[in-house]
Amino acid sequence: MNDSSLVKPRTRQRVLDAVQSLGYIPNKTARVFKSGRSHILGLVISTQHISELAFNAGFQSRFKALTEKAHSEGYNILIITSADAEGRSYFEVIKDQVADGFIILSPSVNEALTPLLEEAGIPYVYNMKYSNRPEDCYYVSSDDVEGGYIAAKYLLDLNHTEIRFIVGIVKGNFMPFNVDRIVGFKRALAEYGIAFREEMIVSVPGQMEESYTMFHHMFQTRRPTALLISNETTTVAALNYFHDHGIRVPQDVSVIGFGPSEFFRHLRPNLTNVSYDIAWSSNKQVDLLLQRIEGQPITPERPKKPELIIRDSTARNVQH
Amino acid sequence: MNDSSLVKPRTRQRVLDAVQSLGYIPNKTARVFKSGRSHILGLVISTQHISELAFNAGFQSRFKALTEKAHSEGYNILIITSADAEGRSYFEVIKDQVADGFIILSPSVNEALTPLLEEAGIPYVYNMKYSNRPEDCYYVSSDDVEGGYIAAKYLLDLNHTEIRFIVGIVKGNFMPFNVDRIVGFKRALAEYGIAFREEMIVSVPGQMEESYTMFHHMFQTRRPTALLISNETTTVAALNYFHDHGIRVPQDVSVIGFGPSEFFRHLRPNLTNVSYDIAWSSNKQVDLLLQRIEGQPITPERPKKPELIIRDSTARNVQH
DNA sequence: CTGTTAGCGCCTTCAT
DNA sequence: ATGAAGGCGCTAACAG
Repeated sequence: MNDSSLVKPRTRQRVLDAVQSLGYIPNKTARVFKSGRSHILGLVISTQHISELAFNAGFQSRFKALTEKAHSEGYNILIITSADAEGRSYFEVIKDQVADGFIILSPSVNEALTPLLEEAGIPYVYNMKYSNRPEDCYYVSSDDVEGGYIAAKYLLDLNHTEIRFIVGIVKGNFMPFNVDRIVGFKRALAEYGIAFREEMIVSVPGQMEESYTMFHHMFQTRRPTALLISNETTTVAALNYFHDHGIRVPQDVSVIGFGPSEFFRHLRPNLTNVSYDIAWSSNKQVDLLLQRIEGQPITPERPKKPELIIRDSTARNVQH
Repeated sequence: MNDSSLVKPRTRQRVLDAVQSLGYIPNKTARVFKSGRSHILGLVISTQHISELAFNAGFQSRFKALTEKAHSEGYNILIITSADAEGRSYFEVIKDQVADGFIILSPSVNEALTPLLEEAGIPYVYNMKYSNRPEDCYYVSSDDVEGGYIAAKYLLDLNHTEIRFIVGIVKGNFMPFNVDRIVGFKRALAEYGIAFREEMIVSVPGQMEESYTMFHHMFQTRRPTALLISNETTTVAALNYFHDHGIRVPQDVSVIGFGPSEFFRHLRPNLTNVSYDIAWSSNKQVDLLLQRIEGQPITPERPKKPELIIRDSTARNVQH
């Protein structure tokens, strides 16, 4: 049945006929047990990923790319969401899964997860740099410093100085990629001789309602002329707020989003955005994970540079 | 280790201590093999589901609801996409998965799938009625006749007669739920004494670009005064087309969407829509599947009635 | 209450 | 080229 070359064709046929007539289906579970390979890749995501799926275009693209890549390598994706609330740590959840390795996207993993996985010999890849130790190369991330930099630089070139950088927070903390984007943002400011002020960074939970309310407050008081928004849902909330209150984009305020270009192209107005090659990094991530699963030596890869896609939501600042 | 009541506490503690000091992790694969239960539910979706994830709010909600329900029952979701193109049928793919049962959402399953699954004793649930035999109760669907009816009735009450019903097609065929919605649509027309014309039904592949182009053609020629749109991506395409061409909603055209109310609430304008209780049907679907897995008797359930959520995209027809 | 054993279904190895 | 046997790690059944 497994196409062994040690079997005579007519014997094989006899076996295949028997399979047919008996309706025999090999027991996949036993095969997995025996071979030690499930051909399943666990995708570890937060409950937030799921509950804010609707406008979370970054996660959507990642999910699509990972699924397609896994499929092309003969693997399937198993969705794993920890409910931290239940008191089980991600490690507890992960070690109970039948998967050959894990892709960990959750921003809320505990520091302690890495050593536990290492000790247990469970292959994994992160998509964020949770550690600064150079030997931890088990992640594929993006060049977020550059992303923050090019976005800010473009706004500064357009003569904007009252810029706000809206970043999502999880449990009161910036995500690592937002920390990097802020570094790039500050670097651009410095190059243009603009002093950084704390109020330029505005943090908000990524949900639609909270974001909408936040913009309401922001535009009641001192109006910025330009916005960088690190989160797609928050970007939609901003556009909706502007629509509802007659604030014109880009005439009254310029907006730059971060995330998949495709998504922003289907918003109105067409949004200028910083675009990361999520398909590329997802492919790399799966490659890296498969290398670990097969015990091959790891070939770390430099992140690709993000790209600024200029569309209709940004204009030269003519105020004052 | 498995909390057997036959073990003395201090013996248990000795075992647990040994587990701790040895770093022993039970082999999940062997457990699955031995117990015959993987606690995995396979979610069978089409490649189209994945590639059009971005604005496919119905699939998103279903995915969310299924994942959460499965999780609450101690199961995880395994994503299964067949690539029909590769020449493997869904059955070939399904029988090779380690899952206790399958939730089949794909609209493109082959007629022959059901008997194959039955014969192989593989538990499954559909979310569409693929057959009209009353004994096939292995599906949970929605009352789509009613959905089409209430939407059309509302437009007729608003004095619209030039209505177009836009339905997605897969491989040139209407999906079963669209067939039902059209039945409801026609019923409403008949009640109001309006003759049904073939041109009232417009079919289009569900992608953004195709839909946009279709609306372009439609509004170049004879403009309808009201639109029913069965597909979320197509709805977004319509709104974008109207935005780009200065067609006002609802002043120039009324629009009703089908799908999750939340999603339509975040569009601009706020969309009137027919809302199905996807969380409810997803829960029922998992319940039904778990009943089948555990060999319990099946308790079929009537679908819940959809609801018309009236918002800002529909207005009385004052033309002529 | 504790320790031992058989067997789940497959695949690989070895003997014929 | 074919047939027979052992063992993967776990758990349920049984013996002590």
